[in-house]
Amino acid sequence: MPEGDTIHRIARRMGKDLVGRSLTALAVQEVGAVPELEGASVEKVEARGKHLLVHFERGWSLRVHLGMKGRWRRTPASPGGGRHAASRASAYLTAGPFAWTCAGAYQVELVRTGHLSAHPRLSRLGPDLLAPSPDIAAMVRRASFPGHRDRAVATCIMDQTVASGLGNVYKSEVLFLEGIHPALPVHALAQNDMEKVFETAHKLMTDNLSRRRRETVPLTLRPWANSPRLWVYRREGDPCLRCRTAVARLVQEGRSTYFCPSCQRRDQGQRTGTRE
DNA sequence: AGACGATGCGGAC
DNA sequence: TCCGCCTCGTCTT
Repeated sequence: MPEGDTIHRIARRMGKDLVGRSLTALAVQEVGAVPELEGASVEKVEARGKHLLVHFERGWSLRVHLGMKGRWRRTPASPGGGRHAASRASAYLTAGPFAWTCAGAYQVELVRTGHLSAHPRLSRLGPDLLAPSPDIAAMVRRASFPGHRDRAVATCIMDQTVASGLGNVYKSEVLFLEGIHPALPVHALAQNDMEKVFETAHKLMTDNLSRRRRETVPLTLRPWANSPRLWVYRREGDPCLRCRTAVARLVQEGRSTYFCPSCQRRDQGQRTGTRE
């Protein structure tokens, strides 16, 4: 589940547990225990796109990217300081009554807080879709750069240097809601359509921050307990929830995109409003 | 029990 | 554009 909404949800919960408390355990894969941070207090936990940052006093920050397989787990702090759990974890930290253990992460590192702005991964991120009022104009501008405007809109909006936090589930869901065929190149869309794509992404993702399970179909449109929670994602062959046409799947740059061939037409390149 | 596919990313071609 | 990652939940045998 690690798209931006998942990471932001974790950051919020982790912050409530850890901020203002002193570390009683910290271990980072490949680094091991960190004597310099013994007893240091946790100043802030934040998410930037799909990256999680934990800032400590004394000028250090932990950066974690879960990739596809990474997980965070929250458990009661163990009396022994969790040395055993820490030994094989990607990252392990305790401050106060709860311990946070990360397994299977794609990248974990301790970075000097002052160097974060120049970090090769973080510095290239586009504006975060989960900011309270994200910079939509900047996202649209980035999507119109030479390297992006000729790409399929589906792959473009997944690019973390255009906008950060959006992943494969929202990619399909947002384009369905906006009625845009995923294979259309960015330059075939009106600027207004791109704005709506990012605005809808922001809304869907923000709404899901407070939910346990990600969903995009409103509860009022889900008559049964097992009604689909997502419009099209992973629903290949099943009826579109709006028009009953079979949901189709397209592989773009190795990733599946799900869409409704009736609701999202290729020839809707002639869309409302001005064409770029 | 085993096969399959996945939420993400980067490197190889 | 494609593949590998060696992990885990879900579905099939």
